Amino acid sequence: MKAKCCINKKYNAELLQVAEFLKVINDKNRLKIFCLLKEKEMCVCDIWQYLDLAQNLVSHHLKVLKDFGLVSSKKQGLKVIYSINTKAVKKYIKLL
Amino acid sequence: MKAKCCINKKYNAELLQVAEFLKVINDKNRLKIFCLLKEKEMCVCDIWQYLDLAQNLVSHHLKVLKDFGLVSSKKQGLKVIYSINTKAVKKYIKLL
DNA sequence: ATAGAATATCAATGGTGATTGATATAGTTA
DNA sequence: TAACTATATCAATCACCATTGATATTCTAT
Repeated sequence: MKAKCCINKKYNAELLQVAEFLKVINDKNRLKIFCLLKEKEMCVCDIWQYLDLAQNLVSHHLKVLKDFGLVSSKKQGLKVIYSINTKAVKKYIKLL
Repeated sequence: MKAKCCINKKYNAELLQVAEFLKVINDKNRLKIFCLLKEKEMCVCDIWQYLDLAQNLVSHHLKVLKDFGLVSSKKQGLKVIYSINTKAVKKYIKLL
């Protein structure tokens, strides 16, 4: 048999990438954050108050998402505005 | 703001379903199993030998996937043949 | 400079889930 | 029936990770 996922190294590497991607977004709170950011970019304070989550928890989730390249951030005075990195998300969805 | 994911109950339920789906398939070995089954239906013995995984581990992963409705199985003598439940998979991908 | 607000980091905890070894069950063959 | 093969279950372990509370950092305004 010629199952690409087991023989082809490139395919295997992509599979690992997809697994990592799925691990990063498999949490309901992270999905909710995505849902909010899909509507418009937001600061941490908006997100945690809207989702009724602890501030540090939201901050942590955003850090994970950002480290993985799924969201971007920019400073605006005291606030940090997060937005979805559409290109990266589409890339992983396509791989999946 | 009118973020569907937080206000709309139906949307919220779908979000939880998606999260569960992602938890079920976020493992590299499960993705590999999917990859194999995508090529053709297979018995447990084929899968674990091909992926070089323990038999009981593969059996366990398949049980989780089956419980979630992502794969189906049929008995053929001693063997149990597993195949992908394409319809269910497409449903979740669409939700995502 | 000092107080306050927004965000990030740190340490600890609790729960979940993949993996493993041993064993049980079901079906086949001699 | 007995031996063998394929699969499933069970108990235990290990690692990972979301969550929490406390605290640090960064920036603004007075």
